[in-house]
Amino acid sequence: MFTFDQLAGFIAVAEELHFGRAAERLNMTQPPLSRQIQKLEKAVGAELLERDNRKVQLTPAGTAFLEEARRLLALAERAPVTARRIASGRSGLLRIGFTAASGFSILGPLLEEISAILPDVDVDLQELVTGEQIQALETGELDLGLARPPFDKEVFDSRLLYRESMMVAVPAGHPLARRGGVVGNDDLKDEALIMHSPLQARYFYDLVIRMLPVQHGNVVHTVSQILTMVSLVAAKRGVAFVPRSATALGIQGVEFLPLASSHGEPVELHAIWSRKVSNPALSRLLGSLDFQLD
Amino acid sequence: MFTFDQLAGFIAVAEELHFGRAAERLNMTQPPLSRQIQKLEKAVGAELLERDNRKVQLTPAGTAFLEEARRLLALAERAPVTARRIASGRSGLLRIGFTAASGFSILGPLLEEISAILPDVDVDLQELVTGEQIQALETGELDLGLARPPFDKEVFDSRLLYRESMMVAVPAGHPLARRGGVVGNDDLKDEALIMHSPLQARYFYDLVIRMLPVQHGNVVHTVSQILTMVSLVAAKRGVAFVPRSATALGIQGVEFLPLASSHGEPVELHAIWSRKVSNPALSRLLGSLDFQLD
DNA sequence: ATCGAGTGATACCGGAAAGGCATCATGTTC
DNA sequence: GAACATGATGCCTTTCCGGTATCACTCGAT
Repeated sequence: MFTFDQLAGFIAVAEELHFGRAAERLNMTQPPLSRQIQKLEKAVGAELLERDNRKVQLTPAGTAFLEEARRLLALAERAPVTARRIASGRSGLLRIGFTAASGFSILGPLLEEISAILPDVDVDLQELVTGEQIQALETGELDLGLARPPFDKEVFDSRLLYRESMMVAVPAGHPLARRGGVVGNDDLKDEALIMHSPLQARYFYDLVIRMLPVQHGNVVHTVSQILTMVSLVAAKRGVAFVPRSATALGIQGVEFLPLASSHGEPVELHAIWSRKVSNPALSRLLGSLDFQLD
Repeated sequence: MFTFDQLAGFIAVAEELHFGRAAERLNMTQPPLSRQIQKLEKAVGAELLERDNRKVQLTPAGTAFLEEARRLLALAERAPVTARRIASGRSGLLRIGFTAASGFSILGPLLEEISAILPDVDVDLQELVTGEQIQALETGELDLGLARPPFDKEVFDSRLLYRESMMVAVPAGHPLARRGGVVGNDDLKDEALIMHSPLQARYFYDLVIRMLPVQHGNVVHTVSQILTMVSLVAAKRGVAFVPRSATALGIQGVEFLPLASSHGEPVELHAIWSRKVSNPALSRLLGSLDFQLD
């Protein structure tokens, strides 16, 4: 196999058609250049230059090989550059998971900020519930998750993106909506409830249980996705507790009512990533991302 | 700059994810392979592999660089093959010049034979008069010419492709055509003649002058191309002398009449090439071409 | 015809680099 | 905790590479 130096030497001679000048251009003397070319020709198995003790000429094979040599060198020079870009995080791929609800609030501004900070980074998006995101982060299928607690603080690092309040979603024209104002605990004790799944949507389930005494007899559906929940409310199957960001869904036939303000803003959304970060683009993002979104 | 060995080493390690096995595959021991990779990483300016004393893993930069490395090696392996193909004449480019008249006779079969003998050789074609071909052959712009004498036998080698007779082209419905039979010298002494240029088409000019006494007063046009000549005949400007192969032109409104057979077949077409052949494809063609065409 | 200039090839030498062997450092497993 | 596995390092030998000096050949001028 030939070497890159031999290729560079050949290109120089092919362009100068003169060993001496080519050697000068390469900052070397003429004799080793002659040997380089000889070795290259031996390695290639064809005469590339016709030397005539008076002038140098490219053979047809040499003409063709010159092109290939140029492509080889160009590729060899470009390859490390792209590798470094990826290593530095200026280029590469970022795989981000997000929950349906976060898709309507923070995802848009986040993506905008990413493309401003890392314009050459491709972003893969997947809508996944929190549990699936945790799993994907563990196996390395995701780089960053937009999800809710709980998760293992040993394995994952995180940053709180924002908090929001819970609201009650009721069908349009529902008596509570007509009455207006804040919804209290008593207002719901006779309502049909659409509840979160304690397995798939553990976070919301615990949150709601903690906030008010749920009459288990009132639960008519158990679902894991906010979107499903709101759809069922629109179908007048009952009322449901959803984060404020769900109001952005814009589904017809649903109204959102505030809960008593004593509950504060209990719904958290976190950016979560594995502590053993291997993706340089993620490191760079975390370093320069302004998390004061909202 | 890195070396091809380093690239091959990196590819082997990236595929095996194990220095020992990779070294074995490369018929070397593990320590120099480790150093190869270190040097490669230094040359690239980025960590390509993550070594963990227990397992080896590709970094994102490494993943990207692996692709480039594969492309580089593939290109490096293919380049000499194509160079050798061209050097041996099995591939390459053949630039052939031809006269308009030969384009209608021998060019087709010739190209067919070339593509049978040298299927991977590209053929460039240029229609040129003999003089232009000679010039292009001298400067190396053409590899092979299909042309007529005279040319310098010192500089050019040649082979006679075929001889053909001269014919007289007359407008359709011309008295000579109606009469039929052979055209003799006397038949033309009152006809308007379209003659060959003594400069551009010296060969035909000399030929016609030698064959019969031309009344210079009868010459109404002097042209250098057979096609122009036949077009002028179709326009009833006069009669002209053309090689038999011009009958293949298929131009409406022209009839071709034989000359007295005593003149034989005086029109020669030669394949001409420079004696200092530098194009391997041409050497190969000349070696195996069957010139018994027509 | 001869001599000198120009050009690529060859001979030889010294230093740098590469590969092999032995060994180390570290992490895993039983 | 002892044995094993794996990649890194130290050291030695050989190979390779580039530089200087010189040769071989051609062409042009005198």
